[in-house]
Amino acid sequence: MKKKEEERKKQIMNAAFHAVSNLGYDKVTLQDIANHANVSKGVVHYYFTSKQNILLELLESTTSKIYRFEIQEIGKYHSAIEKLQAYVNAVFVSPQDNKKFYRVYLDFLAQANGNEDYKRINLKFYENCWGIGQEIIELGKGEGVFREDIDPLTYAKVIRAIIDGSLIQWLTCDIEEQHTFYKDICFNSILKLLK
Amino acid sequence: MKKKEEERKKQIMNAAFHAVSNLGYDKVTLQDIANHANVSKGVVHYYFTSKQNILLELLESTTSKIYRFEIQEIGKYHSAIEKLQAYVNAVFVSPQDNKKFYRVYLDFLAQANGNEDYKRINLKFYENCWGIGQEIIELGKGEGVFREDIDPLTYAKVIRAIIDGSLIQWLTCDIEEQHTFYKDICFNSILKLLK
Amino acid sequence: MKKKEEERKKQIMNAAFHAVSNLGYDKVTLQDIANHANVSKGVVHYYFTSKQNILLELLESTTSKIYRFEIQEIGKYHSAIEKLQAYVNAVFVSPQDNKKFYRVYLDFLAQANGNEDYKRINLKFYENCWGIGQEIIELGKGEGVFREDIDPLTYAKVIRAIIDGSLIQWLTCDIEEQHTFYKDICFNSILKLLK
Amino acid sequence: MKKKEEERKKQIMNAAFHAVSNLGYDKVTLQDIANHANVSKGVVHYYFTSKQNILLELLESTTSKIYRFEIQEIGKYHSAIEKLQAYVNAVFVSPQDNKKFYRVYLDFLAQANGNEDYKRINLKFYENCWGIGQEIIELGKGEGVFREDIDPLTYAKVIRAIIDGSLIQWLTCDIEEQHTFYKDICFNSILKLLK
DNA sequence: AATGAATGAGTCTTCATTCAT
DNA sequence: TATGAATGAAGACTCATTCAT
Repeated sequence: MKKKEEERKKQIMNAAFHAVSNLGYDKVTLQDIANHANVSKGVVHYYFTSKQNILLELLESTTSKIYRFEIQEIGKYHSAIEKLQAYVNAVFVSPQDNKKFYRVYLDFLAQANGNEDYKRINLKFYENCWGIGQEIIELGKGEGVFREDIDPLTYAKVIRAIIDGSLIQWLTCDIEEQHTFYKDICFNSILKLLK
Repeated sequence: MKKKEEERKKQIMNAAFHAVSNLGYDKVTLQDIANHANVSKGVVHYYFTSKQNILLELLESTTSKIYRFEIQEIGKYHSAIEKLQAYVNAVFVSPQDNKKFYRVYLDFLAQANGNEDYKRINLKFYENCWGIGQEIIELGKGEGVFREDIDPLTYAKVIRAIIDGSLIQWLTCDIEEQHTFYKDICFNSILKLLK
Repeated sequence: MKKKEEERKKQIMNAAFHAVSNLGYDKVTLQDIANHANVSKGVVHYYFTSKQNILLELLESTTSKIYRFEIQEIGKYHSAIEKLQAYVNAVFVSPQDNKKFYRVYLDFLAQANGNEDYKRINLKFYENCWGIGQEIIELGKGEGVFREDIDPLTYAKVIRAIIDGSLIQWLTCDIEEQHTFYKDICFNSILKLLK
Repeated sequence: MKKKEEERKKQIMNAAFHAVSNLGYDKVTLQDIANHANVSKGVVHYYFTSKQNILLELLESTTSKIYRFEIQEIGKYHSAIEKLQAYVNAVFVSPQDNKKFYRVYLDFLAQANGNEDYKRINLKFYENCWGIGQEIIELGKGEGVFREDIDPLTYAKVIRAIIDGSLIQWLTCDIEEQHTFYKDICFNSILKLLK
C-alpha cells in the first residue's frame, strides 16, 4: 500500500508542477492542482498537510529533477569541455521544457526571499550545481584545458550565475528563436572565462 | 494642486515599495500599503485605479530608479574600465539596498512570466541596461582595452546576465558578508570576458 | 446526491425570496440570504456563481411560481366566468402572500428596465399570463358570455394591466383592509370590459 | 441669494433625475449626480443633507411634475371624453419621455414598499391622480356620457390602475412601436368601463 | 481512501459622508 | 460657496482548510 501512496503523491506533485507552471505560484489554487490531477480537492489534503507543504515539496522535487538531469547528461561525456557543453545543454534543454521548468523555478526563487524553507532548499540546489561546476573545472585543470589559477568553487558560482542570468533573460524576453543564441553565449562565455 | 497629487502618489508608491519589499509581491495587501503610507485604505484607491495598477507603476518606477542610478554612477567616470566598475558598483550598492530593491525586482521578474504588461516594462529595462553595456564596450574598444572582435550587443546581454545571475545568487544565499565577494567575481568575470 | 443539491439550492432560493421580500432588492446582501437560510456565507457562493445569478434565478422561480399557481387555480373551474374569478383570486391570494410575492416581483420589474436578462424573464411571464387571459376569453366567447368582437390577445393584455395596476396600487397604499376592495374592482372591471 | 440657491438645487435635482433615469435607483452614485450637474461632489452635499434626501426630493418633484403636466393637459379641454383622452395622452406623452419618467417612477414605486417616506409621497401622488379621475367622471356623469351608477372614487382608482398597468407593461416589453397600441387600449378600456 | 459540502477569514473595491482649504 | 482629498464601513467574492459520509 505504501507504493500506491507514493504513486498518488507523485501524481499530485506532477499536477502541482503543471498547475504552477501554467498559472504561476501565487495564482494557483488547490482546486487547480486537484483538477490537473483529476482527483478531488480532498485527496490533495489527504496526502499533503497544507498547500504550503505541497509547494515546498514541489520546489524540492523540481530542483532535484533539474539536478538529476544535469548529472545524467554530463555523465555521458568524459572530457571537461564536453561535460561543460552537456551541462549547458542540459539547462537549455528545449524552449518548451525550459519555459515550464524555469517558470516554476523562478517563482520559487522569488519566494525564497521571504521564506527560510524555500531558501534552504534552494541553497541545497545551488550547492549541488556548484558541485557540478567544481567537478568540471577540476577535471579541466587536470586535462590542462583550463587555467591553473582559477579557484573551482568561486568559478563554479560564476558559472551558475551566467547560466541562471542567461536563462532568466531568455525567459523574460520570451523570444523562442533566441533559445540557441542564449545557449551559445552562455557556453562561450563560460569557456572563455576558464581558458 | 497638481504638485500635491504627485507627491501623494510618490508617497504611496514608496509605501508600496517597502511593503512589497517586506512582504513579497503576492502577500502584500492594499491595507499593508496604506499602513506603510500612514493613510487610510481609501486613499490608495483614490490615487490608483486598482492594486494591479499600483504594482505596475511600482515595477516601472523601480526599474527606472535602478536604471537612473546606474546611468548617474557611470557618468562620474570617463574610462571604460572605470565605467564598468561603476556600473557593477551601482548594482551592488550595499547589502541593505540590494536586498530591498532586488527582492522587489525579482518578484516582478517572476510575475513577468504570465503578464504581458510586466514583461513589456521589464524588456524596456533590459534594453536600457544593454544600452549601458554597449556604450561601455564601444568605449573600451575605442580605448583599446577591450578586444576588437566582440559584438557590443551580444556582450552587453552577457554582462547583464552575469550581473543578474550574481545578484540573485547572493540574494538567495543571503549571506551578507559575501556581498563584496559577489561584486568582485562579477566585475572580474566581465573584465576577463572583454579583454 | 443530485437530490441533496437540488434541495440545498431550493433552500437558498427560498431564503433569498424572504430576504428580498423583507429588505428589498438593492438592500439585500449575500450575508442576509445566508442568515435567512441558516448557512454560512460560503454556501451561497458554493451553489450560485454570483449574487446576480441568485437574483436571476429568484425572479425566474418567483414568476414561475406565480404562474403555476394561477394555472392550478383556474384549472379547478370550467366556465369562463368562474375561471376569470379564479384567476383574479389567485393573484389576490391573501394580503400576506401578496405583499411578499409582489414586493419581490415589483422590485424585479423595476430592475428589468436596465437589465436584459430580467426583461427576458419578465416578458416570458407576461406571455404566460396573456396566454391565460386568451384562453379564458376564447372560452367565454364560445360560451357566449363575452362579446364576439374582442381580440383575445389585446384584451388579455388589458386584463393583465388591470391586475398588475390594481395590485401595485393596493401594495403601495398599504391598507390591508382594501385587499378585498381591490380584488373586487379588478374582477368587476375586467368582467364589464369583456361583456 | 435665495434665488441662486433655488436654482442650484433645481440644477442638481435635474441632474439626479437624468442620472437615476440612466443608471437606475440603486446604481446611481452621488458622483454620477455631480457629473450630470457638472459640479463637484461636495456641492451636492452642500445643498442636500444626504443621498436619501436627494432621492426623496426627486420622487416628490418627479411625481409632482407628472401631476402638473396631467392637470395642464386636461385643462385644455372641456368635455369629459376630451379630458379623459387628454389625461391618457398626458401619461403616454412619447416613448422617449415615458421611458425616462416612468423608469424613475417605477424605481421609486419599488422602493416605496420598504420606506414610509416614499410611500407617503406616492400616496399623495395617487390621491392627486384619483382627484383627476373623479373630476372627469363627475363631469361625464353631468354631461350624461358616463353611467350614473358609477362611484367616482372607486372608478378613479380603476382608471389609474389601468393607466399604470398599461404603462408598466409597455415599459417592460420595451417595444417602442407598441406605445400607440398601449395608449389606445388604455383609453378604450377606460371609456368602455365608464359608458 | 476518497469525496466534496461547508465554513469563515481575508481581500479588493465602492461610495456616502466629512472636512480642511 | 465650492472643491475634492480623505476616511472607513460595508459588501462581493475567493479559497485553504475541515469534516461528515
